[in-house]
Amino acid sequence: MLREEILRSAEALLVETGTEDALTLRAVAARVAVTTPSVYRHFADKDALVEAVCLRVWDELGARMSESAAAVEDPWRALGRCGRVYAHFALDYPIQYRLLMMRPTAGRLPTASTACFGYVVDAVTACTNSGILRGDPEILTVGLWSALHGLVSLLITQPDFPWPDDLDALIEHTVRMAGFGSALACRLPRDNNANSAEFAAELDTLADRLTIVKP
Amino acid sequence: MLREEILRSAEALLVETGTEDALTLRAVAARVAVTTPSVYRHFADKDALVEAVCLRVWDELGARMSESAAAVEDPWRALGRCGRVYAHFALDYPIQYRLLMMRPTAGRLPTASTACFGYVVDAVTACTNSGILRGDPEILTVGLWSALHGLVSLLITQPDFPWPDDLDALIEHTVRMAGFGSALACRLPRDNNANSAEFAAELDTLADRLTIVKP
DNA sequence: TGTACATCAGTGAACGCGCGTTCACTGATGTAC
DNA sequence: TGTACATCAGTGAACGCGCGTTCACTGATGTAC
Repeated sequence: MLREEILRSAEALLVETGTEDALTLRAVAARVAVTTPSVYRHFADKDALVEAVCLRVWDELGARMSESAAAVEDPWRALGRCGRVYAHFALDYPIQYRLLMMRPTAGRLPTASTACFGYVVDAVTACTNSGILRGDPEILTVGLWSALHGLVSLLITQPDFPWPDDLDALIEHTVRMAGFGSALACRLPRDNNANSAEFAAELDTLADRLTIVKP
Repeated sequence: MLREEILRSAEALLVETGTEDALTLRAVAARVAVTTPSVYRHFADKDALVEAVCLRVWDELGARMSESAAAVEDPWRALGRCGRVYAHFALDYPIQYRLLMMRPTAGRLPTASTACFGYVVDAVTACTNSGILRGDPEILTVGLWSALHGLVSLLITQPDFPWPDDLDALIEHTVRMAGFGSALACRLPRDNNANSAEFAAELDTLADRLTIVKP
């Protein structure tokens, strides 16, 4: 029960201060109105506390993604929804996201994070099964994940950058870029010698003929 | 002269220890074989030191990108080279990259980092001028940047993830995904009601006709 | 050429701080007889 | 029903540590007369 309170306070501290530096045992304990050593009754040490905080965040993210993906029939659309949910989750909980994805080192949280990754791999596999994507689902997933993670982590860590006003449009653009790019890249040969003007002209005529489903 | 030595030692410390936590005034001073307060003769405080270290890294990255982009005629290929150079720079200097791009807060380094961003915007603008890309170059740049930054920052911060062996292939896939995706996304309507099976079939027939230049 | 002086990079000792962690303890709770 | 006891969450005080930073200082260097 106190354990729950400690975890909630730790998250609240992150949110209120906006930095993980504020996540100290002393601050957490003070916030629960308890002495510092009490925390050790519930967590082996500071790392254990941080790990527990992360676990909750992963769980929440995983729940949102699988829930959102399950709500749509078409695998291509479902994949797009995964991406949007992911981005919005990150922007809704920037410090937690930072804690999850940008901490210095290694060897942690294999189960929870790979579960999340697994959801996306499943969504991608559904797309390779349906024929819209081709190739190794894991590599495709890494590409998609990179695009979305890159966008939100830039937004989070570079708040002073002159971002456009409409963040949703930026997310939308990134989702479309990643989706269309994956679908096209897996269909094109890796090397050739045409020039970019020819490519542009061909893409133009092709785009006219396409009837697209929004990813 | 000592200032130079301090900066070089700071970078060496980062590289050797693999973590920015090791970048303390005491450690830097000790490495130059000088007492700690001496550092204050050359840097106002610790932040100033860190900022100076970052500046050098930005300069190096900017030099590499503009140099590499200038070496190619075709704007589309030049853009692709920018992406590859960026990714390889990050993987060559992972801790420095982390220092540049993943530090908690704000209000820093406007000139150097926006110079780098500017190089890419220029490369993208060349592509919109040539017709291979369309739309706001800054938004296009953010998308491309997101994909590459996402990939390398995942590789750097999640070393324990079961990455595929061939990292170059992963970079290649991401560059292609981002490039093709940008080119296709800017040509397709944002909303429509076709389903993904139709989309897949059309992409297939269209891909057969395409003669592509590698981005 | 020789002396007096200003400059300033580097020194050595110390400061206060917040941190994670430890230790022996207290005091309420629930169970066994 | 009443007493003795074990359990264990939470306490209070203290530890050692490394950090950024400060201060008055020293001693070599170069310049002015």
